[in-house]
Amino acid sequence: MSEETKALHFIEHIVEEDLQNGMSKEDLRFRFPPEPNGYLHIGHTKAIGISFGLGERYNAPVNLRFDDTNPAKEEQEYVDAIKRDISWLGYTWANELYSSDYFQQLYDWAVQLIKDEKAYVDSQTSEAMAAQKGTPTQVGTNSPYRDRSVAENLDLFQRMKDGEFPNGAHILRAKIDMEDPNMLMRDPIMYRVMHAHHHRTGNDWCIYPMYDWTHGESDYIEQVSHSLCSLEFKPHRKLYDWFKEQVYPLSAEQYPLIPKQREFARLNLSYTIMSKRKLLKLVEENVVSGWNDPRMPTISGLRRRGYTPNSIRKFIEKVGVAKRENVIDVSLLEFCIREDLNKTAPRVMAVLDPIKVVITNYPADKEEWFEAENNPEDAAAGSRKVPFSNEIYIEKDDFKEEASDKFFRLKLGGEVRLKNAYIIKAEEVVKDANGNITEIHATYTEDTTKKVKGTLHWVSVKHAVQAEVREYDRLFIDEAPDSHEGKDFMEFINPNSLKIIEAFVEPSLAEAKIGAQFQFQRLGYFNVDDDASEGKLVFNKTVGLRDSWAKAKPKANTNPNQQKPQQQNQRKAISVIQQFGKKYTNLPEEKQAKVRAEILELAKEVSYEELEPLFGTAVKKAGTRIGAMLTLSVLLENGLEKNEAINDFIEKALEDKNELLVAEAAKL
RNA sequence: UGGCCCAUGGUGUAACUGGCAACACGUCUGUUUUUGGUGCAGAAGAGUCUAGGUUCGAGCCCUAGUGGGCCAACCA
Repeated sequence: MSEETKALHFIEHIVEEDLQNGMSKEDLRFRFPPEPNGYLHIGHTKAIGISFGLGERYNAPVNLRFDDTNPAKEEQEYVDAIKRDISWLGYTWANELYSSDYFQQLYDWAVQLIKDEKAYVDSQTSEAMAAQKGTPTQVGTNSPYRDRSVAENLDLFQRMKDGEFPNGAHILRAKIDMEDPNMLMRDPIMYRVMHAHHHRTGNDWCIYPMYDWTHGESDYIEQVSHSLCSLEFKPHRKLYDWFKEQVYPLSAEQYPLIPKQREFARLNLSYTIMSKRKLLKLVEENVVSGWNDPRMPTISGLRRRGYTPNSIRKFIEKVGVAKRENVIDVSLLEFCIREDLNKTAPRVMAVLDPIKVVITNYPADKEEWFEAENNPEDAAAGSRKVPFSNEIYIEKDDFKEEASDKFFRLKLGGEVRLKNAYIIKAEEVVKDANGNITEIHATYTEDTTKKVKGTLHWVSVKHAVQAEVREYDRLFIDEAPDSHEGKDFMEFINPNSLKIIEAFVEPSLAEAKIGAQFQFQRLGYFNVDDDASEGKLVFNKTVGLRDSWAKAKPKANTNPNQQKPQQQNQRKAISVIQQFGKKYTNLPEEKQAKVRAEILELAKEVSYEELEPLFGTAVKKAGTRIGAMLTLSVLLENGLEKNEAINDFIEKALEDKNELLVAEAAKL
């Protein structure tokens, strides 16, 4: 019952504070403001979760407002997709609104600003204006049109609206301060001439307001109390506040509340990209089959892949809210979906990479139907019947002619339990001319009470149903594909992100409906893809089960100089190195040299197995990577051979922005 | 040659100024199990970027430094 009182995040603290300072709870109002120029992705779910979450927490309305001020990029298709995705996540908006609804009000206010000499029409080229704007480190200069008379400005603006001018001929600018250190305050553009068809207002307008002017005033009109957005809008806050100060005296009675903008760090997920522009490129260049390709980080892609609303909301909750740049590990997302599906997905048997087993002492014409539990986590899930016969498929991986005792599966002379059925013993193998195993011959016993180490899933050959299974791998081979200067994210596309398999599944699946979710026992969670049709089953692999055997395996091979871990009370060299590394880049030069020497000394006690995990250190932690690099140099000196992981690590380091890291890497 | 924001285990987030820096993921043990899954029990892993300062006492406040991010679209 007692939901452990979750700590408030900083935005909730701000709201609490405002409430304590006299703001009425009834005045709380939030909004989610997508631009309908693409599909929503997992990054958006954080913003959605924050604003709608606040709405749920305080029982306050949350508007869905489409920020549709650029007709060149926006489409109805995206509006529909966005609404579908938010609803699917389980959120309900108070009002469906559009910035374009406020075009007239915005225009009226703009006219007033001109009259108050707070806005003017500029008639220069965009190049000229860009030049006058200065740079972040250099102030700007005034436009020659800055002091046009009110009458002239009014006339020009009216004619802009009337469509007398071509695109780009004039713009309306706020008159603020060309020397402000914040570039957004250097007479920002409020309106541009754009002869374009708008998805809602049609051809009514040929001037369109810019983001800063529109967004803040839309918040104001809607009387949004807290306008929450991502960090890159922090510099916009000054402008956001300036515009409101100008407009407030004009409408204080109608709109008494002044919204407050606050910013949080956006969500980044390892091995993927979050830019709508870049996702669009994947779609347009057919790298994926569409916005809802199961490999896409879009909400619709995740949905098709088999992610549930529950799992995504849980994920967002776990990720937290702060102002620090972050990269969330995909393993957290995977944890959330496994946790959800573990409780709900019916268990079934499917063999993805089959090898045939003939049970020689089981009559060829006999078949039995065994009772199989649907979900051990859910007693109410009931059971179903599974057919057994003398020929079954098992996974190729589940058989070895010879293997150590650690291999719990089937080996020659060994016994294994068939899930829901008998225990079998492998007697011999049949091989083809090339020595490949084509068949395993086994015998069974009816005594199922026996203790055997392993249990395998299987499918009766005679009863098996064929199905297409689509197995996915990450779309990019790099942890942060769009963060490499001078390298396009497209270079990091994983060519093997989709694997299509012809699998055999148990007959109970023959009628499975689109969207239905299952656990293929011992393999993972799968759902029926939209492409499935009468007589053609298609499954997506949502996520695999945790697999400690797969993890244990590689270790068995790379065990040459397995050092006994030192005394418990003595800290491991690798962890000391990690600690040094963390601070390395911030140390004064001489101290750095000292630490470097210590690391090199400590490195002698480090084994490669200990070091390798550090290769995955976050890109931004240059110091830790330097520590790892130094350690690596010692290992290499002592005869360690370079492998793929090592080369990758070095190569990545060479491209880094940190000169120290590059220098150390260059020595290898 | 500017302004703004940020800095806590591998990752992400907590921590009312004061008892050994908490939680989740990940990692590792053990255990249960007709899923090498789940569950259960447990462990390792940071002393909070650096240097000063304020204070009886500082991740928390101040100053400076270092490192990272953002800002020069008629995009949002």
